[in-house]
Amino acid sequence: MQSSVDISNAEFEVLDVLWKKHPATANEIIERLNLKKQWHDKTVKTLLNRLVKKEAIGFEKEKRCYLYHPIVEREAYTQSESQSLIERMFSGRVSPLIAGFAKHKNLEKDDIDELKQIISAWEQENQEKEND
Amino acid sequence: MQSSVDISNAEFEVLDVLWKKHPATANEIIERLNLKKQWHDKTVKTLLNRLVKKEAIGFEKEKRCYLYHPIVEREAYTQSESQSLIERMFSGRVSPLIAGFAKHKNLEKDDIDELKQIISAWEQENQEKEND
DNA sequence: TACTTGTGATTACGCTTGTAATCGATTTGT
DNA sequence: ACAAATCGATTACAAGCGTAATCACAAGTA
Repeated sequence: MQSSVDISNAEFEVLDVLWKKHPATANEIIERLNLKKQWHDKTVKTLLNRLVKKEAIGFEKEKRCYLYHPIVEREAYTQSESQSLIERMFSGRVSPLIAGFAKHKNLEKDDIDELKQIISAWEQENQEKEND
Repeated sequence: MQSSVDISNAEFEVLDVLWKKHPATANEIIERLNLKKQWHDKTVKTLLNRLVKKEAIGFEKEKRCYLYHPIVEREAYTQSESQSLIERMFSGRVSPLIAGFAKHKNLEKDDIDELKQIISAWEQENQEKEND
């Protein structure tokens, strides 16, 4: 159920810096990306173009440069991606994933605390419905 | 850290039926896959070949047919995939993923129960000196 | 005005993927 | 023994991807 567009890994990186701060010119994006990846600016521009073509991002012309902005929302995208991974590998259940993390010692106290919080929020919301 | 091989989506489906029961001949695999996907048998054989080439699966010759078996383990693979997704989209933390699921009403009571179980197991294993 | 420079657009190219068809060897039916 | 059926191996081929280089045009500069 790929609601949004199909975005490649490299494209995702570009989108990601755009999500963090937008609108942004190609050069800003290139510069910010450069902190993590060493991509040629031509490469980044190709990726921007592809994202525009896929309508994952848009732009307005600011004189000579473009000001890019995301169209696809980060949360929608990450949600759909994680959903699809979890469906494919864990029959749609989240717990096996978490269990795997636990087993491989990739869970820290912070994670546990956050999970607890999510759980109690869920329970509260669930209870509210019943009380209603 | 892509520890194991790079396996494509289609290849994963093939591997998945093999993980469920192995060893298995190409025909068994094709037949079992056919329940979910309508792939041409030639297609499945191509995928089997690619998986062999990638050393994700192996085989022994049983007369005329091959008996395939997984080399990559399911858990190792799913672990590495989910790890990498969570790293890319959630800075390596699992809770935002779960939070997303909660927000989109994709968490059910069963999941919550399982999560609780994982949490208490984790807590037990990581016995903290300050047990309240 | 003519030239250089900076921008996005277009083109490039080898690799992987999805999706098969064909080939060559071997087994099996007659 | 010879033809037919059946395997895995090889080849095919378009689309997407990673990674750029080149093109065409507008804007600033001499």
